[in-house]
Amino acid sequence: MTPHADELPPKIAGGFRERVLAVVRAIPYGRVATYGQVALLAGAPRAARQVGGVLHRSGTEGGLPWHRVINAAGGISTYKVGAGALQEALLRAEGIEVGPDGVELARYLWRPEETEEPGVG
DNA sequence: GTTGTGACTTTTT
DNA sequence: GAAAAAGCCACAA
Repeated sequence: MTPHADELPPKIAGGFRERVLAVVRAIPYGRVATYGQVALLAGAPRAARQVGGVLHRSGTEGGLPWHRVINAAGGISTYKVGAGALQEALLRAEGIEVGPDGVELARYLWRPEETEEPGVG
């Protein structure tokens, strides 16, 4: 019985993990999203940490664009788990500029309600 | 059922 | 402006 389960969109079933995976997969090419944003879209605006945990457990496989997820500062937090170099390379492979301070959110941050193209500004 | 932890975020000093 | 601490949620043991 989940009398509170209907609060979330039925389009995405399962637990918090599946919603996170669904949101991450919704990130368009050449765009990045923060953990907080993914968590927010997943229905848990305070579960940003868990977003990383879900992706970590999910692994670097599965066709999941996990590399498009970064922290609120636009930096890569995966260096702690040894995936920083990989993520940085994947981001550059999508045309995203990765500077010494990370990625420029003002330019590459994904807007779920807009279809704006990156690099246009 | 309880305890501990983390690929974070925000607030305070 | 930079650094430190607390808060927060979900999952694993």
